[in-house]
Amino acid sequence: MATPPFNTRQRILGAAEELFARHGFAGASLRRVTAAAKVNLAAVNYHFGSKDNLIEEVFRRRLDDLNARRLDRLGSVAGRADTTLETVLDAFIGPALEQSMDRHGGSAFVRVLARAYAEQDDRLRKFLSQNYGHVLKQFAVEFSRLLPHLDKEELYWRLDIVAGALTYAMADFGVIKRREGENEKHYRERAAQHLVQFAAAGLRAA
Amino acid sequence: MATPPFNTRQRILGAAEELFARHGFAGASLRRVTAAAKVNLAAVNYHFGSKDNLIEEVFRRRLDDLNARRLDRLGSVAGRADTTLETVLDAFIGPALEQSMDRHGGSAFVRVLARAYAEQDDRLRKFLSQNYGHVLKQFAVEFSRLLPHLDKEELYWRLDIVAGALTYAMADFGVIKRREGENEKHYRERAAQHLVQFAAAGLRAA
DNA sequence: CTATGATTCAAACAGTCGTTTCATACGCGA
DNA sequence: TCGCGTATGAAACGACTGTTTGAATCATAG
Repeated sequence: MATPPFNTRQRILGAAEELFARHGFAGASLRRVTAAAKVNLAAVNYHFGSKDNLIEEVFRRRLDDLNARRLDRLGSVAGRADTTLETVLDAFIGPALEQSMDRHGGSAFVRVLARAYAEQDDRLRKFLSQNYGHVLKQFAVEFSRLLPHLDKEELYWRLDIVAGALTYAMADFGVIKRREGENEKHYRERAAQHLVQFAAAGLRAA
Repeated sequence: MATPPFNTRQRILGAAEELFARHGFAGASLRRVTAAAKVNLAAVNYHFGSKDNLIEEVFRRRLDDLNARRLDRLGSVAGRADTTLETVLDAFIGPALEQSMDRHGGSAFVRVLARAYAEQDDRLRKFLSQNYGHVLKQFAVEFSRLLPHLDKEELYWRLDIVAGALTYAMADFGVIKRREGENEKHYRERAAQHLVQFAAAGLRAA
């Protein structure tokens, strides 16, 4: 159990995350994942049991921490009189932004998340909904408080759109490319700022 | 060359569209596609040459028509004094909406489009950009005219977000589900209406 | 040291992948 | 009816898939 940051487990998870982002879950084979991680092919089934479990673990590793920090920041603003829409949106987007910029290439994970969105696979959907669905519900409660003019259905429509927009934008699939020489950090911060601004206006629309 | 609507070619394209939407490009094998289309396995390579070409053809079949109608509607409002943001957005979203509701299951195609967005594959990206990039450019010109307070970079940021939001929302990946007994047509129309409203407000944000 | 459990390794499993081959059946003008 | 290009069919190609096996190696406790 030595050298925790360069564990066989962690090396596999890191390589899987990167390759799942680039080629999708079906498109990234365990042979390519283990080769990238410089571990033996059998290590995946030894440590995770199956490819499906590996996929779930890729999500769990990031989402446990990510959603904990989201709820933490939400908790510190929820119900307060001076809380704005932008504050709540930032509580959701900010942690994702920070994670995407940490040392060990969390930037691939937001792209994996976008893949998950596109995935129609029932198993994966159920896993994500069962484990992290309560986070979205908590945010919905606060949004509902700040947007009393929207009925429940209308609110859910807009939150759905917001979720899609930020998933897509954070995963930088679009045409916007970082300018040469521009700091990756600055780029992502600006992306988040644009997102919050846009989403807040959309949510407020009459 | 008999029975054009139930051609072997068309049957393959229809089955491929449906299965690509559900399982992704790598996840849907030619054997499952040809089985669903009730044609021989070799028919794909006979009619399309390769799986990659089949994928491109799935896009071409829908996008040629879709983008032509988008540009047509854009042409009838571009440059006019009474044109609003909502009008232009509708020129983009409307045709996609109509196509998704036509008889022969065009509804799967919007989900395939969302898959393509998530795909990092260079070949597919280049194909889409080379063949349909000019459509987005034309719309950007008109948006630029209606949003003079935004500089070029700001505008592109927002259009990027809009593209993401509408792609995901139209593909109904989210949590919003059609109510039982509710007409699919009404559902999609309402989705488009919410989208236009949301996107317009986001684009207008100071 | 030896013993023991955890981990890594090369190799093989059966199954599926995209693609190719070649024989057969079809539609149709001569 | 013949012949010819178009299309479909069953079968096989080698490569690759996720998973399993059993032996080799490692770290550590006694």
